[in-house]
Amino acid sequence: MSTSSKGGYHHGDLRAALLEAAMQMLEEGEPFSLRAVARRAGVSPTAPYRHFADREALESALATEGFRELKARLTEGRALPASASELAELGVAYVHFALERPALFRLMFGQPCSDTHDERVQAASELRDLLALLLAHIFPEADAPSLATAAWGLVHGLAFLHLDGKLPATPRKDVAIRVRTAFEAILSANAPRR
Amino acid sequence: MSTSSKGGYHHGDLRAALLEAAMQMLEEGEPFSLRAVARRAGVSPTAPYRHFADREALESALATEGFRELKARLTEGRALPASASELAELGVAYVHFALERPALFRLMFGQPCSDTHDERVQAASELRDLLALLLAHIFPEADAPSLATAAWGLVHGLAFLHLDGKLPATPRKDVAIRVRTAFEAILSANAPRR
DNA sequence: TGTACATCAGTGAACGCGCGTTCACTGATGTAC
DNA sequence: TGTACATCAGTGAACGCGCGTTCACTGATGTAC
Repeated sequence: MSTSSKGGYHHGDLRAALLEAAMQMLEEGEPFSLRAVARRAGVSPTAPYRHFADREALESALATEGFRELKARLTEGRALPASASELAELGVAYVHFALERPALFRLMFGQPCSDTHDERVQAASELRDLLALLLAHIFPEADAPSLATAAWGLVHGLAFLHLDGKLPATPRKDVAIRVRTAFEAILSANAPRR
Repeated sequence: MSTSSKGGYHHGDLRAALLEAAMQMLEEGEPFSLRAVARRAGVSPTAPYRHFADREALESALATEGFRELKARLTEGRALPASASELAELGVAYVHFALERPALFRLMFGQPCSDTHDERVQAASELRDLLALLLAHIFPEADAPSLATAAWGLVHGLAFLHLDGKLPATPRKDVAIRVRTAFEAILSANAPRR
């Protein structure tokens, strides 16, 4: 225990325990509230205030963690993508992340970043930077930032449309196919001009 | 007044008045609740129950209305798009809709369609059908449904990323440019293969 | 090494809030004779 | 045309709920001498 800041406190490392409890609740689809998190962590309703200024602070910490995990998901155990189809697999991974952790994904993206320049904003823009880097690697000739925005938009939109059930229902396995197909379709849409 | 169902009731046409009040509140960024809507419509907190089974029913009616308006926005006063760049303009219109009516847009897409086959689901799938039709018109040779999914994903993702402030801040006017650029970038991304 | 003290993580009672929803009701409208 | 009645849109009081947050507190830990 107590991977983080200090050692053997009153209660171990409550900050980490709260984040973990909150993460679990998000994953289980439980409605999220400061009180509920405290309850699950086995601690009084006011204890979290020792570690988070308010509800929003906890939420931001979770979102930050989410961005880090998503970024890790897109990089760990992978070589840099070298082709459009490897890029599509990254898109699949992005959408899978959203579908596996819907509440976290909604929390990360569901509301405007508070304009205060906190670590949450930082984590989000690191994700963006990663995408730009990947795209520049595959399409060295292209306008990488624009392409990165487009690619992010594409996978992000597909993720949300799936999450919200706005596309015809599909068994989970076939989501990957749909994402790949969308990538292919859009990348070859100007074929007529060939 | 009383465009809808009946004529001169007790209170005119409360159903329509409630929807209108709710729509106004969404547009003003007010938090949305049955009670608040009733309050704004100048009616007791329980009056809405004459017209909507519960809070969710009102919400669904709003979402349905939203889908219809979005669809209208993409069709009215336009010829069918004939080129990729005209398609991009539709994308711009989609994103503008989201930015102009953020709360409505979030309400339309923010949560899973209840699996019950109601008019809300219907309205959403009509939007999807429209997109497929437009895409088939521009790219007759392509796999139109896949392309439509891809294009929807793209604009939907761009809309949400803007809405959530996940892209570098941009004056409203330049959003259109960014959307167009994204379209161009992704449609010509396979250029290296030329 | 032992005592006195400061720190500060966690407690527990309490606050005021707006919410969704129920219930029995009231009173205007429309209809049958 | 006039009366008796059914309908049903809207009322108003009340319910129980979980929430975020405050406050003065307690009691274990770490530190100075």
